[in-house]
Amino acid sequence: MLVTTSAAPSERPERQRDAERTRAELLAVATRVFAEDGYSGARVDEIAEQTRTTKRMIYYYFGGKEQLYLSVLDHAYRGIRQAEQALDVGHLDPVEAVRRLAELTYDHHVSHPEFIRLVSIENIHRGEFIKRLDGLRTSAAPAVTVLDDVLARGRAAGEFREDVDALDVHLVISSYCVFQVANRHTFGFLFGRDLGAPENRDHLRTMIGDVVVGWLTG
Amino acid sequence: MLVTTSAAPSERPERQRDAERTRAELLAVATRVFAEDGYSGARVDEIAEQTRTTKRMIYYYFGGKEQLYLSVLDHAYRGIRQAEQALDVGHLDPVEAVRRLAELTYDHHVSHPEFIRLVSIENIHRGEFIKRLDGLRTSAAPAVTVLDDVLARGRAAGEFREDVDALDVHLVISSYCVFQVANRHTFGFLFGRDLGAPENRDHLRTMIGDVVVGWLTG
DNA sequence: CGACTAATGTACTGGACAGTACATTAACTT
DNA sequence: AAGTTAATGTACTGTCCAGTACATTAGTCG
Repeated sequence: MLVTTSAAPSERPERQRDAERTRAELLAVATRVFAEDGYSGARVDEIAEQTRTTKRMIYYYFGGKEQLYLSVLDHAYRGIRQAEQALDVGHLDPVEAVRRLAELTYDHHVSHPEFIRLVSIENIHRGEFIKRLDGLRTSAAPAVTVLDDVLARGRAAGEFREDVDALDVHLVISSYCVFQVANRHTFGFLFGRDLGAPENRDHLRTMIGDVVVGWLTG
Repeated sequence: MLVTTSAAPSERPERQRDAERTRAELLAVATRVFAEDGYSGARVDEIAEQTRTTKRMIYYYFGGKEQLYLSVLDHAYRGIRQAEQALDVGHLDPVEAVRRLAELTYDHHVSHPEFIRLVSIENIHRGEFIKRLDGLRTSAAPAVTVLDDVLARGRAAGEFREDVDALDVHLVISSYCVFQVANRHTFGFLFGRDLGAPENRDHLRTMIGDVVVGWLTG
């Protein structure tokens, strides 16, 4: 018997050692744990425990807790950028396009709470880590580019007010959608409305569309 | 000589020991440090260092780090509630009243970043601490009560849409204003617009007014 | 096969940090 | 003035935790 473990031999023979997989697994688990507990709250030992490897590997592949967190941040933001590039509202008329963008952003945020938590955590730390990720700064967020196009069309058609730019709209939409996830707990406790409850989704999604359209066409 | 220290005798003789002052000082410093570093990041020793007393007193007056943090949260929220009660827009017509409320909220948030940081921190912890402060839940936020009145007037005058309640409006305004402060760092880094810069204040303040009025009257 | 290196595991260390034991002093009471 | 208690200070402890020294094994290449 050459194969000792797996019953179903894969194309490449089952490896007991796989640098890429170990690295990727550490990154995935670290993302979860950092999002869960924050930077100070996260424990290197806890991250290691949830993988099939040991703490030693964090230092081998990343260098330390801090560099691991930096990798997590970088990876998370790149993932979001990629998702944003899939946004396509070119076929809709401007008013419907901004409504759709707002609603898609809402859905996207609601389904990626882990990312929002990382953003919050990073802001608690005054962005001291993200500022070191030069790679993220260079490329503007795709979401803003898309908005820019829609706004230009809307203004040209005389449907939108003129004193609002893409970043303004992005700010309003982001604020709303991030808040849904980031402040769910205090808001829910203080006002008795659970922003995460499925039965509130439709109302909350429609609302941001109404807000943006009402504002731009007001 | 009966008075050993002070040169200027006050009405009540200068006390070397003053429970109230010690407690208050600890609370004030703790508020700053917790807001600065988060719950896990804050150090009991650091808090004590910044007062004229010692760590020992934290345990004497509050019981421990956790109870100190609870007191900080409670105190901060009560302060905000009190500030909200000063809101008075009864003399304005509904449209101007909501605009004013939105802009006042903006100013208030921008000038209380420490509070916003505490809220963010609490949400990172999934509200596990604030949920234990029963006293906060009971009284609804004054801001919502005020909004409720203005909306009623606006709907009666046929100026506002009917499908929006006070909490909806509060959510939209809060989202925007909290985001300004809470996500300043990542937003500024990623999009190159500093939400905290004084030269952006007027634009950002006006914008939330426009958003809410446009939405409600759309 | 044997040598070499990349990858992994184990067991430990040094410092940080929340919390405490114990002593002491200031103010109040009678 | 003496006794009592509230308030405060000092010095310590036990634990947690990021990081590391050192050993070992798996895969690769000649």
